[in-house]
Amino acid sequence: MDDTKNACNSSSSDGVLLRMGLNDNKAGMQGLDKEKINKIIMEATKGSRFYENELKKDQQVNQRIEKMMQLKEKITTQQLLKAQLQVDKLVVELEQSRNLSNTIVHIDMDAFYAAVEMRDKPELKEKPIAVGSMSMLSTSNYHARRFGVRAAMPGFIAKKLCPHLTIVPLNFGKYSKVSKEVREILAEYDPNFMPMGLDEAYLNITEHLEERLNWPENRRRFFFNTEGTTESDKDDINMSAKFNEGGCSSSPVLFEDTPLINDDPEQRDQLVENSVVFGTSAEEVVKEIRFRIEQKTQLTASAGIAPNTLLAKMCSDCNKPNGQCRIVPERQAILDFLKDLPIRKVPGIGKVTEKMLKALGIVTCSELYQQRALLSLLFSEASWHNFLDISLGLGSTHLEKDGERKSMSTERTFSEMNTADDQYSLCRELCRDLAQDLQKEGLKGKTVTLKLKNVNFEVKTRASTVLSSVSTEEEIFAVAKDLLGTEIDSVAPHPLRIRLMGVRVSGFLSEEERKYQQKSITSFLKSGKEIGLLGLQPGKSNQEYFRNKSEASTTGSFFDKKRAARQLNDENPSPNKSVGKQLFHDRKSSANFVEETKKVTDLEDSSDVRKIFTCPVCFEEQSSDSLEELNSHIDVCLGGTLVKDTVEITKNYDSRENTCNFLPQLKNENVDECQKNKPDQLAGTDQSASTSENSISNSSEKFTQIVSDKPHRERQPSNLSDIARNMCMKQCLLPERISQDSEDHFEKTEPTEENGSSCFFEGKEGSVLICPVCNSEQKTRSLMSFNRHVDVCLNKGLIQELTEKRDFPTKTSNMENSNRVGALSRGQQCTNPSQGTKRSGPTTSQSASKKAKSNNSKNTIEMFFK
DNA sequence: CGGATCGAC
DNA sequence: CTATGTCGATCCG
Repeated sequence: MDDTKNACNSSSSDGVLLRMGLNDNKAGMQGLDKEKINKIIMEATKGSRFYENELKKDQQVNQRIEKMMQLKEKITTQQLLKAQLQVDKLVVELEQSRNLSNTIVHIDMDAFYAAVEMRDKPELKEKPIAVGSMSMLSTSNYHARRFGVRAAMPGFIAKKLCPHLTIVPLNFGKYSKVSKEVREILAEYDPNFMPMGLDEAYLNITEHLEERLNWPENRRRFFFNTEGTTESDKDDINMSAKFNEGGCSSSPVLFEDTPLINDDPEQRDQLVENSVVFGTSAEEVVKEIRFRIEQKTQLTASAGIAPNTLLAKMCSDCNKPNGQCRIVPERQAILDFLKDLPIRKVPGIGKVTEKMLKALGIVTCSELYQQRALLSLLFSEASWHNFLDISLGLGSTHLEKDGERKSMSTERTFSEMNTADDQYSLCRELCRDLAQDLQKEGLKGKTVTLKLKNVNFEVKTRASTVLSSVSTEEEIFAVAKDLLGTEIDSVAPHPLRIRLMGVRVSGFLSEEERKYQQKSITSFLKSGKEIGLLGLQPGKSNQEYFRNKSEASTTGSFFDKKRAARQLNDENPSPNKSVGKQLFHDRKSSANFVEETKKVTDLEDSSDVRKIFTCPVCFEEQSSDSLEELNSHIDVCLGGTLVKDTVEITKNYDSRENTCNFLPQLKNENVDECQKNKPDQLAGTDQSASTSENSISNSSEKFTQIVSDKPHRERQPSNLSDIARNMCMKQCLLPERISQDSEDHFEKTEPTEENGSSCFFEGKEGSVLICPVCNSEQKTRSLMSFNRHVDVCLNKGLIQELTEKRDFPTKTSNMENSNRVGALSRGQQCTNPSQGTKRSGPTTSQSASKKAKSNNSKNTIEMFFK
């Protein structure tokens, strides 16, 4: 396996269009061959703004590849060998954790939308059709695919490929109805099945299989849907399209509940004749499912059966359409399946990743495995772990319910829009729609993101996070319009020419937080009543309270003036000017401050009778007796010097992360968290921290040593894995405790997660702050950037003192972790989560690698894919 | 945190 | 003429 021979250079320029046309064009029938398809597409595309943008994106990918190749050139044989050891250690762990005991099924409706349309309009049968519009197609039927007409292709191009193409508009209502019918069937086999969109689902039928063993035959008997069925239907249960006459609507004939006790032999024969009995194997179950789907909906489905979701999904592709495929639960069967499988077929590996891997000479999954050591050096941990899982055929073996939603958005494409008036009103409209959707799910989020696509197809997103959650049209728009204003300003005096706008809200409170907040608010109100501060009437809701309060403070608070100004602005958005240039304070209303402040103090101690407010500007505790007092204090703060007070904030230095977070001097739990660590670290008594630091610095030292030690590269040995293993056993190289070092490599990322970044202080953005370390004025776009600046300062100056005393290492700059090539997602929820998350826990990683060290060094890995 | 990118349906 | 909409994940600065 002489790897380096594939010097597949990443020549550019190709590929832009390859993604569109392409693919298997079986001979026979009309249709176009690949070449013609690509030619037509190219002609339709060339010169368009869209195309220009595609070229640009392609160049970016090529640059990424170039960077990666440069990185690769610098890798020495020794590094590679070391990586091989570490990766193979992980491979052993992964192999040991392989779980083949589940039976996962992936069901995939064939050309779903198109199939539904064809079912409902028989005149479309035998014709090439696509579902969507002239500007975008969602899917096409198999007939159309022969012409290169595919999903995600604009209709007008499809028409050029296939002039007879019928384009049917989307009809989502219908598809969801059909989808629901299908899901009803699926639920019988796995009540916890996981739908992925309207036309796909995963099932875990492990339990069903067990129960089914005891089922009488009649419980596995199913009937053909119609009176008009013929003999041949029985023989071929996969046969489709034979039931089109017989009232599609009349629901399926499922007699499983009606016991087949019928003394009339003639009738019984009749029944038996029109029925099929399915066996008890996984294949039979899936045939049964597909049979029932077809009987019920007249639509066909394909399916994959395998021990995990990744494999099930991939093998459902094998016998499309209207077929199924199983990977039996044996390791070798899995490896056989993967051997020649192109990586592009793997969910989670898309166009870009495919291209990057191809540049490394990797096209199939077995090659992905062979290059595992190299990949671990070139890609991020998440990425190469994912690659490793893929090449071993590991995936999640149970179906997790998807967690809570993380964001909600709406976006629209339109013909060029270039006046600010239009843009603002569209923005408002989007906010209105979004607010409605949010309301339906009762969600509020703290981050609003505006998305814009200009007429050259360049996409930009601009986000802003506010202190308290937003959900109404006005609240969202208040944020979004500022973002939009900034963008309009940024191109002024030219108009902003856009073809798409979108608004997204994210940063929802988690369920726990929601409860917590609720509790703290109510307890605050209670305590507020106790001190007779609020004069609340018993029945009043929180909302009313806030509204009243903000109205009450209208008496002249700085915020309210600004808000009034803003509202004026809203009514009459000024085209290119000034909208985006409002004062930074403008984002948050005073009501927000009050609410937020309250929350913080309440978290700390809700039983405290005396309320302590923390001024969001100076972070000083204001033990005030009234909100008015607080508000006027805030006004003073805002009018006066921001900076002097800023110095009062407490510093917290986290030695492990080399980060320094500034905290307001309030007693919320975050502070407590941070301060817990502080004394130890400063006193240098935290053993674990300092030892882990040392080992990291050691390993990075070693690393540089190795780098400088061998500048040239040479042909790689034929079997890295073996050589690396030998070296390990003989200890002939890298004598300094190879295994331990490699453990460090695995572990060093672990401890960082914990107590990191929860301690950022929140406050106004966009101000000028004085760095307490270097004393220079820092004009900051965000608090984060200010924090970052202080980090740097501390690293350079202050901390050095500490370092001398305590032998603090400074930044651990380690190429192994910095320059990696960007990553892949590990697919959607479903692809691999369990395997991925579980295994890298600190304990498992540690103990497993110890195990590996003691007894596994020789019986490690036999060659895969031989 | 914010922005860009990737990938899936 | 005419190249989607919605979501989650990851990476980098």
